[in-house]
Amino acid sequence: MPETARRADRPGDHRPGNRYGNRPTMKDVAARAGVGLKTVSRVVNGEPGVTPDTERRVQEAIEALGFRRNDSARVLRKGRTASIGLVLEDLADPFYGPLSRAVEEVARAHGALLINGSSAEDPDREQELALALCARRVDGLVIIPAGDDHRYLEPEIRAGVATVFVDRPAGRIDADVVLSDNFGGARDGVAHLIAHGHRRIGFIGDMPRIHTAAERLRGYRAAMEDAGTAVADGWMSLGGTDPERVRRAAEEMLSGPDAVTAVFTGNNRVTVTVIRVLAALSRPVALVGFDDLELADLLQPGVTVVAQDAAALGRTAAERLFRQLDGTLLAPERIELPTRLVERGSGEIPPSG
Amino acid sequence: MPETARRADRPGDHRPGNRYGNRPTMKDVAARAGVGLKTVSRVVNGEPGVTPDTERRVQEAIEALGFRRNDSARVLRKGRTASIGLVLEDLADPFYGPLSRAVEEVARAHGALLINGSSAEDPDREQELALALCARRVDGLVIIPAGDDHRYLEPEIRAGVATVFVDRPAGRIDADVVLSDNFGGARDGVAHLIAHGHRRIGFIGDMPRIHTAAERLRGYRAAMEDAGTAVADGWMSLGGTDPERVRRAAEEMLSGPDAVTAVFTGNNRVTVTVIRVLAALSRPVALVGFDDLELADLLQPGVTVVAQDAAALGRTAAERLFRQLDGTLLAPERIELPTRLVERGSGEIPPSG
DNA sequence: CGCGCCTTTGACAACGTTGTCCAGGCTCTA
DNA sequence: TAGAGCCTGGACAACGTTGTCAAAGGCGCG
Repeated sequence: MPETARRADRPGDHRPGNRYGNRPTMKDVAARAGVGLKTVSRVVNGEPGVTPDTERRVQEAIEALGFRRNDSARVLRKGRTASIGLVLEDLADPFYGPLSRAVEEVARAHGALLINGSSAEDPDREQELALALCARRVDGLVIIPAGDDHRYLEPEIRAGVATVFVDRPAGRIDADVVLSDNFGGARDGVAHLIAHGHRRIGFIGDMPRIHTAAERLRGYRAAMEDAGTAVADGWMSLGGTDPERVRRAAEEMLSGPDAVTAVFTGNNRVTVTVIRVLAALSRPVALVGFDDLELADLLQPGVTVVAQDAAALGRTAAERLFRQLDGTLLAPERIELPTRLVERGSGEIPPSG
Repeated sequence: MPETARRADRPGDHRPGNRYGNRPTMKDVAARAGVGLKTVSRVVNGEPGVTPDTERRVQEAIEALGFRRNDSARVLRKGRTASIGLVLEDLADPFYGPLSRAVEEVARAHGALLINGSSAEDPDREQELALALCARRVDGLVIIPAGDDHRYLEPEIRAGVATVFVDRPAGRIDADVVLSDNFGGARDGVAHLIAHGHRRIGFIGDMPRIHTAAERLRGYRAAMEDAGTAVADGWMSLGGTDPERVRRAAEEMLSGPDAVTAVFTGNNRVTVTVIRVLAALSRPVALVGFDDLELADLLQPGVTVVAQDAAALGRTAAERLFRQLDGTLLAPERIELPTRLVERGSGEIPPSG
C-alpha cells in the first residue's frame, strides 16, 4: 500500500504529518488520480481549465481518500485566513451572547469564521488573547476592552489587522469604536425617575475604571445636577458587581433618614441583585436599570430599563471591520448607538416616605 | 532601507506577504540581530541553548520590528493547531452561553483557543461549519448536533480529529456523547405535577426530530402512563418554539371542557412564552419548565423548573475531548448528567376547575 | 600543548498549498 | 499542410516555521 506508507520510512525525518493520522494531501490525490498536483488544486478550488473527465477522476480520488484541504497551508500561501477574532468579557453573560452572534452572522456573510475568547475583565488576559489571535493571523479583531491601554496592538494594526472596539473605547490608540450612548441613556433614565417626583436617587454601578460604568455615572450626576439636586456620598456605590457587595450597598442606601426613594442600576448584573433586595422590602422603591433583562416585563412590577441593542453593537462593529478589510476604509470613527427607555412599572413608582 | 524593501522587487513573484503589510518574519529578525534563523526560533520558543547575550540581541530585534510568530506556518510544521471548534445551535441562546464559556475555560487550561459557530438548527449548516473547522485543522470538535446523520465526520475522526457531541447524541456514528438526563428530568417534572394532584397536563415542546425534545416528550408520556392517565391529543404541541405558535397551542389546550390544569414546557424558549400566556389568564395554572431561567425565582409565582447544568455539560465534554487528545482514550462513551428539580411555586399550584 | 567533549549556532529540508510559467496537443485558418 | 493560437496539465518555487544534523568554538584534562 504505497499511499499509507508514503511517510512511513524516510529516515532522519520526523514526520509531523503523523499527528493527523496520515491525512491525505493533494499530492496523494494527484497520485491516485494520475494527474499533477496543480490540477488537484484547480479542482478543489473550482478554478477553470480542467476537462470534465479529469475533474471527475480527481473528485473520485478525493472521495476515496477522504481528502480535505489543509487551510493552514492555504493561509500561509494566500495571506488571508478568512477568520476574525472576538475578545469579549464573558461569553456566559446574556449581554454578550446576542452581540457575539451578530458578529458571527456578519462574519459568515463574508465567508469568515469567528474565534472568540473571554477576557474575564482582566487586561492581561485581554492582551494575551488578542495577541494570540494576531499570531493566528486573524484578518481582523473585534475587541470589548478590559484594559485601558491598547498600544500593544499598534504593530498589529500597522501590519494590517483590522480592528474595531465595541462597547468601550480603545485606550491610547486611535481606532474605530462602536458604543452605546451610555451617558445619555443613564441621564435619561435618571431624569425619568426625577420626572416621577424622585429626588433622593441612588446609583449602583460597576467600577469607574470601566468606561461604560464611568459614563453612566456621569449621566447620573448630570441628571441630578440638571434637577438641581445635590448627591449624597452614601447614594453611590461604585464597587463592582459582586452580588454580596451590591446587596449591602443597596440595603445601606435604602435605610436611615436619608434613604433613597429610587435606585438607578448601572448594568444587568447589578439590576438583578437589586431586584432581589427590593423584593424583600415592604415599601415600594422605584428602579430603573441599564441593560434590558429577559422576563423583565413579567416581574411585579415590570422592570423599567434603559435598553441597549447588543446585536446592533456587534453588527455595526463587524460591518465596520469588514469595510476596513475591503479597503473602503475611512479614518477611525466613534459611532454611538442610541439607547431606549422601556417603561414597565418599576421606574414609574412615585416616591414613598 | 533594505528591510522593508525585502519583498519589494523580485520580478515574477506575486508576494502574498504584502497582504500582511510586509509583516516581519523570523528571517528579518535574524538579519537584524545578526544571527541565524534557527536561533531566532529558539528564542521565540524558549528553547535552551542560547547565550543570554544572543538572546538579548534577538529580543531587541523582535521588539524593534514588532515581530509576531506566524502560527499558521507553525501549525503547518507541527501538526497541531492548539484550537478546538465548537458547533452550537445559537450563541445568543442563554443556555449556550455558559456551555460555551465552560468549553472555553477547559480549552484555555490546555492552551487552546476556541473557534465557534452557530448552526441555527440547520443540519446543512452544521455540516458546513464542522467541515470548515476540520479544514482549519482544529485538534478537536465539540458539536451540539442539529442533524441526525454524522457519517460525514468519519474521515475526519479517522484522521485524528477528537470529537465529542453534547446535549444531543451523534447520528449513525459511534462517538462520545455528553447529555442531560432529558427523559428522567421530564418524567420527574411531570410526576411532580401529578403528585400535586394534576391529571390533565399539557406538554409543549420542540419538534421531536430534535433528540432532546423527543426524550422529554418520552419522559412526559412515561410519567403520565405511570400515573395511569391517558393523554389527549390536544394536550401535546410539538411544533417548535416559534412564540406565536406556542402561544396558540397554549391557549388552545387551556380552553374548552377538556382544558389542562397544568403545563410542562420542553425548553426555556417555550417556557418564557407560556409564562406570558399564563400571566394573562385569570385562573391559576401550574407550570413546570425544562431549563432554568434567570429571574425565575422573582416571578409571581416563582417558576418551578427542571434545571440542567449547561456549564457542566460543556466542561465534561471538553475534558473528555482533551482526554481523547492526550491519548488516554477509551471507547466512545455516553455520559448522562442528572437534572435537578427546583421548586419555586408554579409547579406546586393545585389543580383548579 | 593537543585531544576530545560539550555547548552554541546555523544551513537545510520539509510541512501542504497556490501562483507563475512553460510544454505539449489540439483546432482553426490561410 | 503548415503555422498561429488556444486549452489543458504539470514542474517548480515560495509562503514562515521547526526538526535534524553538522560545524565551530570553548574548555578541561592528560
